[in-house]
Amino acid sequence: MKRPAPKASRRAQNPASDAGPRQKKKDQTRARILRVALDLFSSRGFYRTTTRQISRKAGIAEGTLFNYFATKEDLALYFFEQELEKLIQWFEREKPLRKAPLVEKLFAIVHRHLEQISPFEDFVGAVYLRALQPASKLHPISLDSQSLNLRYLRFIREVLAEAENEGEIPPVGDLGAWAFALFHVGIVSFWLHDASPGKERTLALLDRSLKVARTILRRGGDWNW
Amino acid sequence: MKRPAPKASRRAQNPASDAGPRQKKKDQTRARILRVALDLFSSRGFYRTTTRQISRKAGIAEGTLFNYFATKEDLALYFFEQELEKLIQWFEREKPLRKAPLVEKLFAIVHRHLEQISPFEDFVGAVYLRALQPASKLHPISLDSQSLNLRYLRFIREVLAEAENEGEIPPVGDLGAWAFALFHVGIVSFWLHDASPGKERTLALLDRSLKVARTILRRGGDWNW
DNA sequence: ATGAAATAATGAGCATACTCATATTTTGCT
DNA sequence: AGCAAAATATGAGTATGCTCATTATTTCAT
Repeated sequence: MKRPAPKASRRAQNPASDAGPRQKKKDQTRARILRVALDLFSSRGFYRTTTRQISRKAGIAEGTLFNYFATKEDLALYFFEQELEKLIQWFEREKPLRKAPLVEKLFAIVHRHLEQISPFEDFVGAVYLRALQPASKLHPISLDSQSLNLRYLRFIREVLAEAENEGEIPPVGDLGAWAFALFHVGIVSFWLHDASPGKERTLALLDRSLKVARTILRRGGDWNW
Repeated sequence: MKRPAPKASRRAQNPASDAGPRQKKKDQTRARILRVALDLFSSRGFYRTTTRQISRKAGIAEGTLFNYFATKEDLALYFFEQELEKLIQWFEREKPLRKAPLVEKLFAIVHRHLEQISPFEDFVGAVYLRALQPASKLHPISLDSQSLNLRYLRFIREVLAEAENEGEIPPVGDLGAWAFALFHVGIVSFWLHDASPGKERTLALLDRSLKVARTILRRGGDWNW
């Protein structure tokens, strides 16, 4: 159904120079498309942005767009990839957090994520939750090693593993990471609906949920996860 | 964006007879569309079924279809309404379950649900998980009182409340119901990906998860949910 | 430099969900 | 029955995501 977007098919004869002029131009075009698309998505919303508008504003033909991205949805996915990357990098830079209890870390991650995506609320609403659909590259339990979610799951796994190793929590393993991912999606979903000023209800929910998690996780002992 | 599907607009002058010949015909057409659509969805999948095919097989014009259902997705939603209704009715009929511990009830509900929808796996994969999207009538925290989810949430709430009243679990309230709904969606999502024979991995996950839930819920005490 | 081969860009065209002005049927009243 | 109004059905038309045969550009060996 989908044509794979062609990627970095550099010639075998020229492995030395990492970016020939052709590749460079392609990279520029790709970046331009991405920029324009995100612009339109966040100002007009995902559904009301047409691929024609995107290609027009990016100065390319309609067909060219699909040489770079297989589907309109794919285009949106790159946005989330970027955001995830930012999130992870932020976390690794945030030294004070490293010493905090696990639950604080998790709260901070979700909170930061919401802050990051909040300028794009409409757009997120339209696309993000496709994450749970089987076909989506965003799916949390997708086995596709290229997938965005694997990246997310590994990240969370590591955060959890650290807490496990220090005996802060019982071993929760992959299932724990998966559960948290699901929780995270749930919070985003709630956030999208939250009409309270400053999204305070979401923050309250987040707070309460993590209190519950703290209670649950505090007990040592084997749980048979 | 969506035109509301016209509904039961019987004449004020004729409130006595509950189903005039006209209404009856409409009901029949509606039912026929639903039957044909479900048929096609489950045999050819959601995306590969066109609205033209549906209207053709139902013996109506293409436009007529949209007099009855505002969108193709809407058409699919009716399926889930039916399934939910079946699920609830099944539960209320299942006397032995009423005395079982809460966790067993919850396991049974999810398990039964999976059994029910399993003939329609492809179709479910394409549509069901839109539940989490804000615009969807299926959304768990939709405030639309007509919504399917409210029905589901009320159902779960009641099951939980019963256990609360008997002191089996601490008070978990709406948040508890919401959490379970999210869990349920997560399981369905997992199930859709599960390629193991007889979906045994899903069953194992379900089992483990509910064991964890049992451990967590067993402790009395105030939790500050 | 030159020609051929590889790569990329193009836009007319397609499929399909959905709209809407018009035509048809039904209803209620006399 | 006969008429006007209301309800319903119709299908040509529209918008848009995406395809693909064709054209244009770049690369590389000679």
